[in-house]
Amino acid sequence: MSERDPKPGPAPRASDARPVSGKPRAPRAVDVAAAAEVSIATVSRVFNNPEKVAPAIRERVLATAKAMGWMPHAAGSALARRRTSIVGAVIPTLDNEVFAAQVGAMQAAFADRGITLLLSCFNYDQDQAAHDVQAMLARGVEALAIVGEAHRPDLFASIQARHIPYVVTYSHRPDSPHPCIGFDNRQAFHTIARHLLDLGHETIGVIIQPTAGNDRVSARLDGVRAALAERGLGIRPQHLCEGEWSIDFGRQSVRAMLATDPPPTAVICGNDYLALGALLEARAMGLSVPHDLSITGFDDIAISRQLDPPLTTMHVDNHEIGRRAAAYLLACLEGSRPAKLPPLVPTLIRRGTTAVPHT
Amino acid sequence: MSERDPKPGPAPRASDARPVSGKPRAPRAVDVAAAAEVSIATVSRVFNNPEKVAPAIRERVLATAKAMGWMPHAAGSALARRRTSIVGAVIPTLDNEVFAAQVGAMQAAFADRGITLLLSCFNYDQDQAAHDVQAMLARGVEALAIVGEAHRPDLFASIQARHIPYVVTYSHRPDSPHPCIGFDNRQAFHTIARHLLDLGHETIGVIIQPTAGNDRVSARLDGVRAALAERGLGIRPQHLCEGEWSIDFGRQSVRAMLATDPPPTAVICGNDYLALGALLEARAMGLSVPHDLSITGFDDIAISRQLDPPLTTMHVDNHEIGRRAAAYLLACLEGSRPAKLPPLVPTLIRRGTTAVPHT
DNA sequence: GCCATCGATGTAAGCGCTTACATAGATCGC
DNA sequence: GCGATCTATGTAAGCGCTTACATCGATGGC
Repeated sequence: MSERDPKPGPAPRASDARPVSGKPRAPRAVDVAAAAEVSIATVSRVFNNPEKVAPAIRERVLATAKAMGWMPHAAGSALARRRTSIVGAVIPTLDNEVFAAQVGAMQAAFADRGITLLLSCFNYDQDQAAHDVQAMLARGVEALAIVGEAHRPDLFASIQARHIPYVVTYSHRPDSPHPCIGFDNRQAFHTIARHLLDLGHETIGVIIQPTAGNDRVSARLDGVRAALAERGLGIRPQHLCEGEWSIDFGRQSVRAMLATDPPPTAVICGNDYLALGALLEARAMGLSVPHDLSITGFDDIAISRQLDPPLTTMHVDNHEIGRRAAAYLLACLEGSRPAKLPPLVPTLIRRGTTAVPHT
Repeated sequence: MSERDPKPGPAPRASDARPVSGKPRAPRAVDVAAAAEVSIATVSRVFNNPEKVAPAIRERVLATAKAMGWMPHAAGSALARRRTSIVGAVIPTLDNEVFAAQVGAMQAAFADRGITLLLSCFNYDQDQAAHDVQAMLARGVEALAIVGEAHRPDLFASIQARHIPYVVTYSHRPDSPHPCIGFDNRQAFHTIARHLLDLGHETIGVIIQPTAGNDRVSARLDGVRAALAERGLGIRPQHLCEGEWSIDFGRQSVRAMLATDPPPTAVICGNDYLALGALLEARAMGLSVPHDLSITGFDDIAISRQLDPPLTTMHVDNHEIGRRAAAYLLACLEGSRPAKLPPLVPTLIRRGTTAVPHT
């Protein structure tokens, strides 16, 4: 302690300019302030309220900061400012193009405003989702976008306890207690089923993702059942396959279904991946689509329009969902309480995989 | 100020238990400490070094915290601990299944260790990438994974200045100055080209993503050229189409190429999306693949094996790249300086789109 | 029975930043 | 020419947390 160090501070600091010892610490605001011969407050102002500091000084500070490679450290400023500028996105998985698109769009929209996106994938596991949300809250996210509303009640409770804005995506029940950006899954599948019914189909199969703990999927199935019921029809048990959304599951399901008697003349699939599988397998089995079998998908992923025949499906603008979710949350953060957004309306794209039944 | 408040603190606090005024503030460690009748240090220990506090007290604190809905606030602890437990992933876009898979795998691997993933998509724009990295550094990321090494030099310089571990993915030049997790793009495309040459093709077209500012793509093109050169062949200018990786670009490129004289007997595509387009368009034009035209892809995305005929391509395990990148960074963070990882080796999957040339 | 030892808990000093408030020149009206 | 006013800058008090160090009983050896 023979140095001319006034304070007995225990930790050696970079600002001590001691050539000894290990890794150089990152420069701090006070280092920049010292180098630019201003106070630390001025440094801070240069970065947060530049108009409040004289141009000459401003330039000097900026130059010094740049030279030293300094920029405000987010943790410190988050603490002082009580704003983290972080928002979280909670989705099932990035392996589905649909959610990847939503996240991509949100990320872009937030980046414009200097907000960083924290991502979590819960893999269709409600406990995981609840846990991830906790972790995000601990990180101080200022807003949250969550796919679906079939989550543990404590998930929403803990968000609400923090009084931060949030939005549920991909769902849009008219009477949902949550702010939603999405579409009415039930209605959408009602529309698809009607399309098939109107073509004259009466024996309709369904290949769909697991409904357990997934409000969107349950709603889709409900929509189909409702449309059929209106015509006095139903789904035969052997014509309902529920399982992971994968091309392979679509394939094996359609194969199983076509082995029943009578086989369905049309198959409604819970998403395009399943429909792809159904289409490919039907063709592999020597069937002509749509002549022998009509097939519908949902989502309109990139590949769907490219197939031969191109897939009849419903188009959902996933980037738009991401953009709207971001816009909504941004508006909340800026203090306005935006009006409840209208639902998106997926549009039926009649392409080549549906036709009047042959039999 | 007639209250029995000892300090003249200006900001009203939740701990003042004043029923008046607006939003309730989130509880802090000191509130929990007070409620559990321990010191704030004990609260902190319960959450960070639980073995250091007596079981009875530990339970009491835990219960109190839970009741109050408290958990350590990340910004505060990041500051005190000088660890943010955040790592960043910098990728071109989530719209490509390949990068989405990598990010998904990294996210899962990090989540296990309590580390949060910050995501940024630079859309193949080097300036954007450099900017994003800056922002991440300001956020205090402790490590960084970046797709590709064709970035502005200051991007790497600023990472290195911070002395944080980083890794470049999807590249693996033997003499790269960066730690890489990926494969040798040049070698991989050399292999593909050889496959076609060995089948007897001599007029080979290439449909590829933009090479500018993309080291991976440039390497791929180099690999093809090298393999052709070994047989005294080259790529004719009219047989080289460079553009955005999209199914549509694949389609229009193959159409253009087949209009040349002589047309290529085989087309090497820079990725599976392009190959998909090429395949679909060739078929739409009435060609038989692979009889009239051989086509190769790269990446082996989910749909590729499902097509009819299934696509000959090279399989890359993108989840594995994510896992390895995460493992490498994790190891660095734990202090070990792991040995340079060996490259992944993409494997050629000969499926149905390549055969001996017909002509 | 007394002192050294040890384990559990508390005290307080920051972590790097923002910002309300204080201060000190400069400007201006009369 | 002097006080009022204003503007540019500085001072210092936190933001919520962790942790080195201090403290204080309890334990145990002799």
